[in-house]
Amino acid sequence: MGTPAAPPTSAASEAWLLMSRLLRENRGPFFAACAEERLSPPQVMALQLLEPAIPTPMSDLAGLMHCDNSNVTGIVDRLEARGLVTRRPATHDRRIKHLLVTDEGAAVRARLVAQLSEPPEPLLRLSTAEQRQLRDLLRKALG
Amino acid sequence: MGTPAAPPTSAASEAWLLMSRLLRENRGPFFAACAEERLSPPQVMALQLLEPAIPTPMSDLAGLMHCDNSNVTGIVDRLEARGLVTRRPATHDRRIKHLLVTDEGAAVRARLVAQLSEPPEPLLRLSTAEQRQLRDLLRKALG
DNA sequence: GCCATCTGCTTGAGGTCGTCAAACGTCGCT
DNA sequence: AGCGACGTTTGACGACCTCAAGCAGATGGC
Repeated sequence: MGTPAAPPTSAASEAWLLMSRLLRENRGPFFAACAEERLSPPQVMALQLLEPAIPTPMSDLAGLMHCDNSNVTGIVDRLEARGLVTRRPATHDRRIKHLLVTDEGAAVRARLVAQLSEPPEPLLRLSTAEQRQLRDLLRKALG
Repeated sequence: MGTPAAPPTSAASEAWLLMSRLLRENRGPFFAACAEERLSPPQVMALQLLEPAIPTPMSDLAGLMHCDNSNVTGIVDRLEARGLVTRRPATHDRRIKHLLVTDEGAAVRARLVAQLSEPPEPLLRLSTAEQRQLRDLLRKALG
């Protein structure tokens, strides 16, 4: 009996671990961007998840952030206190509070997205052909 | 003048954004693993970063976790209280505290790593050839 | 209409995270 | 020995996170 068919770690597993490592080792710019805008990481995450021009219920945001409803209340409180976001009761169901990104919020968000889309050094070590290949694989996976 | 040479978003930028999204949208298993072991996310992160059999100074761990030295003190306190980790002053410099993963800690860590290396559904949608391609690109980038 | 029930959000308690400033013990050097 | 630098810890304070409880608004049966 030689090597069994199942490898010790599949290519998908190893790819997943490598991606996790790549992200973990390159969170420096993320924290730097947070500090620059004087926002906490959860606040930045929330602002990033809120599409401007798309009113989003609190509970939807909670789902996206994998956390409790009551937790978003506090995070949104602080974003609202800074004038980056507003709450507006939905017209058809006034229990629901829609979150809206203000103009200032959209400006901050745009700066954040710009900074966070800056690829880290390991990706830049790939040739442009390889970068495209990587992008296409990810597009297909997430498609 | 036609389209300028610099594209609106480079392939590397888009790949980076897609990877970030893939990780953000697939943190469910991570939180599930934390809950299963009754550990907080930072505690899991720390335990995952500590290679068993490699004594690691507190400040090294702080660097890996992108956070303050005084913060890891508390996190390690809790891990130590659970018997997953121990502190031992380095022999040549007694200011330094080396962190050691206990046998029980190594067992918990092994379970965690096994769970966290499970690739998310989007990666499994790629063919095995594409998975290998993705893995090879990431290997090369992280070289 | 009226009430029970459910849902979405908020509040409060309790614990962890995260950062800063200050303190303590240890090291290296002169 | 004494001085400055370093690794860790402590304490204070705010933010995060979860749970349980509460509140207003919506829904369905009668």
